[in-house]
Amino acid sequence: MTAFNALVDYINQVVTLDDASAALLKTFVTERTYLKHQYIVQQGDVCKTESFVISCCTKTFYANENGQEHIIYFAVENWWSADIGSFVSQTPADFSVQCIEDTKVIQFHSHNIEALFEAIPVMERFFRKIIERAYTSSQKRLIRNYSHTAKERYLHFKKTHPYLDQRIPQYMIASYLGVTKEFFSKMKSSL
Amino acid sequence: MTAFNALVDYINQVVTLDDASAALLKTFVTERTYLKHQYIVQQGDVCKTESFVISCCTKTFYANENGQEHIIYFAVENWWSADIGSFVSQTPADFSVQCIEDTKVIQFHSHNIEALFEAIPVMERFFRKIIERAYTSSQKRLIRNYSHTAKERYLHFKKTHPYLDQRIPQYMIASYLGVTKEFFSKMKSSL
DNA sequence: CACAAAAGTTAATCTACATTAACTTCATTT
DNA sequence: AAATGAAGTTAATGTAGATTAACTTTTGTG
Repeated sequence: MTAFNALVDYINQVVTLDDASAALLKTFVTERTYLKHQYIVQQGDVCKTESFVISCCTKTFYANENGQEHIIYFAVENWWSADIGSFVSQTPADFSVQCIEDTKVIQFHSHNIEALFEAIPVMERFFRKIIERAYTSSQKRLIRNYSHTAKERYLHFKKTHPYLDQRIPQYMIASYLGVTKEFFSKMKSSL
Repeated sequence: MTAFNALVDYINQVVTLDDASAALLKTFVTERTYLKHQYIVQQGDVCKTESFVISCCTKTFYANENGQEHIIYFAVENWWSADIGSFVSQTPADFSVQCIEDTKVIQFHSHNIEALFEAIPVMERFFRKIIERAYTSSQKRLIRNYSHTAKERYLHFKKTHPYLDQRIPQYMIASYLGVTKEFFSKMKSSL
């Protein structure tokens, strides 16, 4: 299956996209491969693309004044990589998005996204629904951070991302959970 | 100004709604006043409405197994009160929304929201943009929780919600910040 | 293969915040 | 005005997780 077909399949899980629209959609997006460690978005730059991840994975993180990274989320197959706030308002990004492995994506572009919505209104509905889901999971994550210990958050992470737990370095999981790698190591050995 | 006009004004800050569409919109929404302490949504119920707050304010919170409340956000004039995840998927709500004061709202209803989007496509764009903003602020909040102390978070809260700091009980602010009322009291006296 | 760098571990010490509990102040109702 | 409860304060003690630093293991590279 081509990367583009994977995107169309995913879109069809959310809305109904007919073949003609799919063909038209193809003229609005581009395919690209990033290497491990490359940035899709850098904190401070304006985010020009929304990237749909075809293979492998990215991390979205915030670096504070001391250079410490706080990972907000990982994007694997069929997830999105972008700083949405920056993309929609074309203001400097609060977050960076970096590839953890070589990563293939399909990209939507800020310069023609409004034209895409005019040409294929169902794509606007698709993005509305995608963001609704993202917002919902962001709120649930807020709650988990409030009311669960690091150990509980880790068990939840393992359950929802079993493959990632094996695939990425521990210090990134620690960052995602909001603890230091030292504490994470200790906590993990107590399981 | 009527409540409905306040809503239309707000919508026009985000998209362009012509008079005919505004008149049509009126047939899709309803106006309602809730008393202090009443619930707009209760955790566990399916959320049937999205409420645009005309006056006063609501809190959206999660109650954990021990009955402790964690406030996710306050909605004041021109904000939204709902459990979006529950509303869009019509599944039981993770959160409750309760009025802190007598509160007037205009409500959109799950039973005709898709019909509204068909009738007035610009309303679908409006909701997309609203959710994009909400998602963005939810992510920023996540970051603040990660990388700022309770004191820093309180100072940020005071700056962004100066009126609320006076208007609502301290224990709710403590809950919003994610600390106990005892610690909040101590921290505040050290300012 | 050798070496350097990155990732992970262990342990001592420190701190932001929670818990418990007793007390005070303020608001609401009779 | 007395009484009840809700909101806020203070202080003692406890704990999850941070910090620092020394060390080990793994991974990547010339």
